[in-house]
Amino acid sequence: MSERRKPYPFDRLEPKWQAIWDETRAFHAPNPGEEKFDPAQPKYYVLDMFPYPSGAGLHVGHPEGYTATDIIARYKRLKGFNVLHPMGWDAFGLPAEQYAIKTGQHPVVTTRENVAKFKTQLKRIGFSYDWEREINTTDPGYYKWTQWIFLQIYNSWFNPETKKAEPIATLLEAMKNWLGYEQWTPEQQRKIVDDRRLAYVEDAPVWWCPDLGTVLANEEVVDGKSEVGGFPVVRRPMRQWMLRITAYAERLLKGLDGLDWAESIKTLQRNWIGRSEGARLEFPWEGNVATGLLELAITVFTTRPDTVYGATYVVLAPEHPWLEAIVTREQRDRVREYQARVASKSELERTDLAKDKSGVFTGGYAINPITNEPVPVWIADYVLMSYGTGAIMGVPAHDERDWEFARRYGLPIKHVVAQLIPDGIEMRPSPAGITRVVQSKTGEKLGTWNDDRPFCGEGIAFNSPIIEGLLTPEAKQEVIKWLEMRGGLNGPTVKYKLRDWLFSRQRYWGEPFPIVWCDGKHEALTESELPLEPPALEDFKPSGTGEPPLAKAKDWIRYSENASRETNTMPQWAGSCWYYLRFCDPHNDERFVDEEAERWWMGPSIEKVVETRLVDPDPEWKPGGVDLYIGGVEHAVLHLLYARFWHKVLFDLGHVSKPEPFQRLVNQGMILGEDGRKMSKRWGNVIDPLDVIEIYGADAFRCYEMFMGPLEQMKPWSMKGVEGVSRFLARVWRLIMEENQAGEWVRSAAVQDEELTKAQQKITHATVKKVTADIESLSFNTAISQMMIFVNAFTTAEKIPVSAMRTFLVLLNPFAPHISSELWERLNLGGDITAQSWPEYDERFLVEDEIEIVVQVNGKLRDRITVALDATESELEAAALANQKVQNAIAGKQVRKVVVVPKKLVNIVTG
RNA sequence: GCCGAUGUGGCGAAAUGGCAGACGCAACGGACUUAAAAUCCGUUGGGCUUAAACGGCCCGUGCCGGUUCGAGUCCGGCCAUCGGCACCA
Repeated sequence: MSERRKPYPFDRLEPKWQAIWDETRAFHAPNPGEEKFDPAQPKYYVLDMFPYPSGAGLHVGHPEGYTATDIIARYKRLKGFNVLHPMGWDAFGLPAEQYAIKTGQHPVVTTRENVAKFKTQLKRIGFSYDWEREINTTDPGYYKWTQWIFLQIYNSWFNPETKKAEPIATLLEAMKNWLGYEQWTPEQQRKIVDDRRLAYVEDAPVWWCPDLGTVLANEEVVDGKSEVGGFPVVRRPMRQWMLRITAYAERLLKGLDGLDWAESIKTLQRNWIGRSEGARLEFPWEGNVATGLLELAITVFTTRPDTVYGATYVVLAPEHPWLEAIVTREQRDRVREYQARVASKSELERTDLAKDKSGVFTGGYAINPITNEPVPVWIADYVLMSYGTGAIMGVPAHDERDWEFARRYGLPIKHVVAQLIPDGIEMRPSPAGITRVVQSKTGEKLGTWNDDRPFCGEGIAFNSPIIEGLLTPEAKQEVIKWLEMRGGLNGPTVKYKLRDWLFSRQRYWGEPFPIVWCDGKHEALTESELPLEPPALEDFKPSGTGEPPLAKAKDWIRYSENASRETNTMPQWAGSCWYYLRFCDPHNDERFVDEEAERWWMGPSIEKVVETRLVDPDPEWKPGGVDLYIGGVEHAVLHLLYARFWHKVLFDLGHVSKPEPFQRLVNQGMILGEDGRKMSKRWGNVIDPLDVIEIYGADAFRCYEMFMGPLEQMKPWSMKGVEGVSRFLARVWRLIMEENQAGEWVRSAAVQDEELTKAQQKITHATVKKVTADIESLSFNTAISQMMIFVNAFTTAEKIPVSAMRTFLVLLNPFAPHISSELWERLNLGGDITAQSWPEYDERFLVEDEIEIVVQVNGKLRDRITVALDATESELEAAALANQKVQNAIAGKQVRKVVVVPKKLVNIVTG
C-alpha cells in the first residue's frame, strides 16, 4: 500500500502520550500505607484474565475484553476511585515447553521474549495498567507462593462438622475421640490423616494423553480428546496428586447465588457440579443367607427410591471392587472377559458404543430390600464406577437405560408408577390389556400405565404396598423414612458429578511440588525451603511412559540420604488460581499478600450490592472481591471453578477476608473473521491488531472493538467498520483543529469561548447522561453512537464553544485516551485530562418547552403533534381529536375510548 | 436427549410495553476538484397509488396463538442457528 495521508497525526501523538503516562506513573494505584494513599477514596478493582504469552503475539480477541476493562478503569478514575487495574503473565504451560522440545531453547528464554512482545503490544494500545504490579507465574518470587498455597491445602482437611477446611492439627485432636483410637498404630493414624488431606495421592484410573505425555484433569478432556491439541486420551491407573474439590461442591454451588455473573455461566458451573438428591439403598448379597458369615450388601444410589418395588435386578460397574466376592465360579470367565474388553476400550469408543447396552450376569443374587425377593446381579459398562456408588438398581419400567438393558437380556419388568392423567382430560378407552387405570390414595387423581414402554416421569405409585396410591414426591419421602429405619448406609443422600481435581502433570514447565518422598510416604517441605525451583534440564521431553521429565534430574531429585523429591509438576491452572490476590501486593516477600492490602482491594466498593431474589441465599456471602472481571467464556468450568475453590480454602484458613474472589463476571463474545468464520490460519482470516493500529491508530482500534456490538456477543470483524470509527475520530480532530497554509495542525478559529445555544446545551447534557449510563451498563457501542451524534451536531456549527468540547473530551477519554489527551492539551484546558473529574449532567437542560406527541388511532401511528410541555390530558385529547389525519381515520366511526400517556402519546380507539 | 443463549434492512446493530431500524458500514445521487482520493451535503425496509413532485395507503422484528387501547419487547406453543453437558442412575 502506498503511503496514505493520516486523517490526523495519531502516529505521533499516540506514542507521545504513552511515554508521558509511563513517566508520570499516571495509573499507579497506591496501596494502604503508601504515600499517596487516601482511605477516603473508594477502591475499584477491575481485572482482565491475564494472557498466556504465546509466540504469536496478541490477536484481536485479547484487546476486546482489555479495552472494556480499560474504559471502566479510566472512567472510574475520573469518577474519583482508587482503581486497581493490573496485568501479568500466565506463563507456565504446554506451548512454551513444546517449543522448547522442538528448538532446544529453554522455556525461560522463550517466555521472556514472548512477555516482552506482549507487553510492547499492550502498551501500544494505550491500556492504563499499573505496570508496577506486573506479575509472572514463572517467576520464583511468584511461584514460591503458589507452592506455599499448595502446602496450606496439603496441610488441611475438610471438617464435615464445620464444613470448612481446617489445619491437620484439629484432625489429630478430633481423632482422639474416635472409636478405637487407642489401638491404632502410628502407621494407621498416618493413613487416616493422609486420606483426609485436601491434597492427597491416589492410585486410580486417570486420563492419560499419550501424545502430550501427561495426565489431564476431567475438565481438560472434551469428547474423549485433550482440550489442548485434540489428542486422544485413555483411562489408565496412575499414582497422582488430587485436590479434594468435591468437599466444596455444596459451597461452590451455593456461593454462585450471591454473585453478579451471567446466568448462563452460573448454569454451566451448576451443571458441572451436577448436584442430585436421592437415596442410598442396600441390597444384601444373597450369599449372606447361605454362608451366614459375610455381611455384604450392595449399596446403590437412586434419585427415585419410590421405584424400588420395580427393581428387578442390580448392576455393578465393571470395575466394582466387590465383584471378586460376588461372581460365581460358573460365570467367572465370562465376567473376566467382559471386564477386560471394557478396560481395553478408550473412553471415546466406550461412549461411542453406548447405543448398544451390554453386560454380563455375575451368577450372584442380591435381595431387594423392600420385596425381599432375590434379584440377579449383573455388570455392565453403562454403570460408571466414578458416579454414585458404582452400582444401580435396575428399574426397567421407569428408566430408559434399564428398559433397554432388560429388554436385551430378558430381565423381568415390573411397573410400579402410573402416569398422571392431566386434569380435565377425559379418559378415552384404549385397546384392552394395554393401558390400565390407577387411582391415587385420595381418589382424586387418576393414572395410567402401559407395559409397552417405560415411564420415567412422576406419577402415582402402585403395586407398592407401603406407598400404594401416593404421588411420587410423597412416595419418595415415605421410602426414605422406611430406609432410615433400616439403618446401615440406607437413607437420603446427595451426589455430585464433580470429581476431585487431578492436580499433577508429567511436564517440565510447571511448578514443582514442594513434597519429598521417604519410605513411600510423602512429606511437605517447610516454608523456608521455598521457592523450590525446577532443575536445569537439557532434555524436556516427556518419556512417554508417564515418568515425568524431572525424573531425569538425578541430583535434583535426591533430597537427603533416604528422601527424594516429587517429580510431577502442577498444572497450568495453579498460577492463575490466585494471581488476582498477588496483584494486591505483588512484591511482598513475607506473605503471599499483605493482610491489609488484601482487605482493602478485595473489600467492598461502594458499588451497589447485588440483590438476590433467591429464597435460600448463601449465608456465607459477603460483599467484596474483584469488582469487575472480564474474560472469555472458555474458562467457565476450569479457571473460574478452580480459583473459587482455592479462594474458599484460603478463606477457611483465615488467609483472605472474603469467601468469593470475583463479585462481577462478564464474558466477552468471540470476534470472528470478516467471513463470519472463527479466525484461524486455516481460513486466512486472522486480523493482527498491530496491523490495524498501524493504519488507523490505537484509538480507532479501541473504539472499533467497542463499537462492533454488545461486548458479550459473538461478532464478525470488519475493516470497513474500523474505517468508519476512524472517520469519527478524524471529525473530532477537525472539530477543534485545522490545517494552516504550511500544512500544520493548529487550533481551529471556530473554537471560541461561546455560550452554548439551547440545542447545544441539550445535546451536551444528553450525551453526558447517555455515555455515563452506557459505561455503567457496559453498553460501549451505544455510548460511542451517542458521541457520534454529538459530533455530528457540532460539525455544522459555525462556532464551536470551548466548554462543550471540554465536557466532550472527558467523555471520550476512556474510549480514545490519546486523541482526547492531545486535544485537551492543544485547547490549553489546564492540567492533564486524566486528572479531571467526570462531568455531571442536569435534567433541566434536557427538557423542552414544547414536545412532540404521537397520535395513534387503534394503535397505529397517524400523526405527530407539537404541544406545550405542561399540556393537560384533556388538552392533549382535544388536540389529537382536532387533528386532520385523525379525523380522516376516524370518519364515520365512533370513538370508544381515548388513551392519553402524558408527554408521550394519545391513542384513539374506535368501535 | 437435557440445559442455556440468539433470531430485527444488503451488512454490524439500536429501541424503560408507546414513532421499528438510532449510530455506523455498503450503495446511489450531488458539491468541491483538471481528475482522483479525502472531505461535505442528500437518499436508502418492502410494496401500492400518482404523468411527476408533494401527498396518501398497505405490509414488515423466525413461525402460530394469547394478554393489552397498544407487543420487536410480556405469556403459551413451535421452528432454526450457536454454545455447554451427555449412559450422572
